[in-house]
Amino acid sequence: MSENNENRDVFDAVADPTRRRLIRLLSEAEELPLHELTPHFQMGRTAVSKHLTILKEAGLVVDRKVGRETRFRLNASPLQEIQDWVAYYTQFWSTNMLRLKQLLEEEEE
Amino acid sequence: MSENNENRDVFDAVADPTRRRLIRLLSEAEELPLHELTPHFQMGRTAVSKHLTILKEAGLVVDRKVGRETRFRLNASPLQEIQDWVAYYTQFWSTNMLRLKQLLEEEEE
DNA sequence: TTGACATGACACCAGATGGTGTCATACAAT
DNA sequence: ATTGTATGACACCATCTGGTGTCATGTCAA
Repeated sequence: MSENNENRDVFDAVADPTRRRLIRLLSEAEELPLHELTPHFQMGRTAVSKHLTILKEAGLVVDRKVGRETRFRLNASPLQEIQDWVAYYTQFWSTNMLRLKQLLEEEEE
Repeated sequence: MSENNENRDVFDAVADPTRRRLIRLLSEAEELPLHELTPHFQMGRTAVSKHLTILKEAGLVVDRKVGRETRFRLNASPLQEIQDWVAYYTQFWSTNMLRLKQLLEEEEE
């Protein structure tokens, strides 16, 4: 099974607020065509379509044609990369972890 | 005169691979001046400095002047926003959660 | 068949982004 | 006092980004 699309960075795909709203909208519905997504935004249809293309390139969205419309569906699994990345840094804001870290550093001395 | 530009979106600040490397480097050291960060990258000092400015605008980095150098320190807590955001979507890739979701949907019918 | 609808593919544009180089200044070292 | 270092502040530039509008094609409905 090959993901035939381009290799867009997930962090990059998610950096745009419009695209995060698209992800949210798609998470709340099984499948949505472009013309049902567009009215949620102030921009035109073309702009929304471009954002969906970027999400597709990051593997965050899959589409299938049904009649004259193209329905978009969320594929959240690429977000794991972000979760893994951010999980590493929890130690730097969790106070418990900070205390543990300090203890470890004291032991090393 | 000194306007504080804390308006920068954390998702945006983190979208750039260079800035993610900066965050990683700063997480591995207490405090680092610009001239110790720069040699880790292929770009010039000015470019690295710009990236640090963006991280500062997102609140991810704090700096303090020590002699003629400016030392940068990681402040990871704004990353909580990303963790909170991505946590919502774990239900869409966890297979257990997917199964639970299907059961709930069946009950609704 | 005709006409409205949904979409993709473009061309186009302003502003943001991510680099460069240069210069002035503050501090350190000798 | 002089020289070298670290930095910030710019000016500058190419490319990317996020929007626009238009047109052609395929599909549904009357």
